[in-house]
Amino acid sequence: MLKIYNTLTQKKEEFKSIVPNKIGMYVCGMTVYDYCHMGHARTMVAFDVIVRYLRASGYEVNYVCNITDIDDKIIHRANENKESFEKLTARFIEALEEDMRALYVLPPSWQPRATAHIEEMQVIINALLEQDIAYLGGNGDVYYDVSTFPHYGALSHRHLDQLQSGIRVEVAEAKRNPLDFVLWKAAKPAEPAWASPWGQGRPGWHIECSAMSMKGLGEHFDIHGGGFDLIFPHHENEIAQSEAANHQTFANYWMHVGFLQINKEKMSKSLGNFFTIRDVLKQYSPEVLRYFILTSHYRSPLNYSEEALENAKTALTRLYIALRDSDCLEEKSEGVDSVWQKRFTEAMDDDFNTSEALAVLFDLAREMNRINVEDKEKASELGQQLKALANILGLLQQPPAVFLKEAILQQAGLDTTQVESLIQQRHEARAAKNWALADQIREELTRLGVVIEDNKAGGTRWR
RNA sequence: GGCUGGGUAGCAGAGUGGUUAUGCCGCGGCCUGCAAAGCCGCUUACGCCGGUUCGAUUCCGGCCCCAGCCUCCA
Repeated sequence: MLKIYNTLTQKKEEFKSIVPNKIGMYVCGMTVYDYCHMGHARTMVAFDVIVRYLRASGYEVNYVCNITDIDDKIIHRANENKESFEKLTARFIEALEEDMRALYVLPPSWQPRATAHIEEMQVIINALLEQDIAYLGGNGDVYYDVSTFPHYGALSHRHLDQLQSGIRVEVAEAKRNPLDFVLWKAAKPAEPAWASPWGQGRPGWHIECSAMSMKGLGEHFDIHGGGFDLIFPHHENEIAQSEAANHQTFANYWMHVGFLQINKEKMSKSLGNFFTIRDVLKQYSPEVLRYFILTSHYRSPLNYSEEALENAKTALTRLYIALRDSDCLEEKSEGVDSVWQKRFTEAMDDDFNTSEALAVLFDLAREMNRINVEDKEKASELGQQLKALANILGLLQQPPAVFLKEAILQQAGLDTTQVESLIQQRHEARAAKNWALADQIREELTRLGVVIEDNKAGGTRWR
């Protein structure tokens, strides 16, 4: 039985979908004015694994993840660069997709962009205005009147009065209440703008997610997710808008991914302490990043460090080494009822406990290594199970040789033949019992980053 | 100040009212010409103070500390 922690109720709840065997899921994606950093990677990988697991559990998942391609930061950055905002966002959308592909993040079922749904947003704003839930500020902006929504603060577990006292921003005079948020922003001269009943302008941030989730998933859907920092005010505002407009519950389960930290601080653009995905990929293979992200539970903070990535690399290597001896070439996925499968499922059913699930993979790998000598066939069978389970996490899908060797060759600027020729020389030295020479060659290989493993039969392999 | 999370062995990171997490590192053994890989075994835990209990790291209360949110942020 699948349990999901719901931010709204602050409890793990048994998951029940609105329509049997189908899930509608919305995740707030990126604002595209810069390259994605590792924090973004964490969120996207986390939800990717969640979707993969839900699908593996038999659900048909309609996964919508938006792209915010118009907002203040985009306009600002485009101005800085002296380019159009369209050009800017097109470039970073491409980069985003490249990064996601690299990390084996499966594309969402639908990836809507804000600028393509201005009309849908206006429809909602209009409905809110008609009900006097929204109002026109004197400056041409349209605001949402937070005081009209009785459940405001339910998701972030705050009350309106608490929020008021905590206000530390200058209040826009056009607002009735400092907590009111903008639905439609009047355009300043030379800003990108769309026509509307309230004049030229652009949508506020929150309204886009209401409009696009409604379009893709309907007025009421199963799961809504995002990073922890979106709980307030973004998701709170989405709920207020959507429920006021549709007169019904917006999303049933609210899921939030914890922060990636660096030196115990949140990694973020505002703090300037971030690493972009592409930077990190220069040093570590995408699968290592993915593994690193999955070592901790999605709701816990995860500390980024070089050491942690090195650790991830070694750990993944262990799994691939277990796999390299078994010819687990596809097929034979009948081991469905195995104890491994059961343990894995139990772990994932418990609010997607990936660290526990990884522990199962390691136990499985050990078992493989143990029986590999005496029962190769059985070991291969286990290998298939290992691969199949790992696939749900988006891991271990490369041929072991590729994972184990490619990075080394690239880093050393070598090709296979060069390595093999050295190994052949060492082989000859060993055959002549010239250990000194053999060791000297091995040292040279070590210097290149190549690890040598001799086996009993007299063969040698490397990684 | 209010509201969320969290404090587990050298590090990372799960979990549990009494019995092995897991990975990395370290130590011993097997294997090896020596290594590496693998296997077997071992060492180092549950922030502090009370309470409940036959028994608490696990439940309850208090305290201390850390992170996050209350402004844009995944």
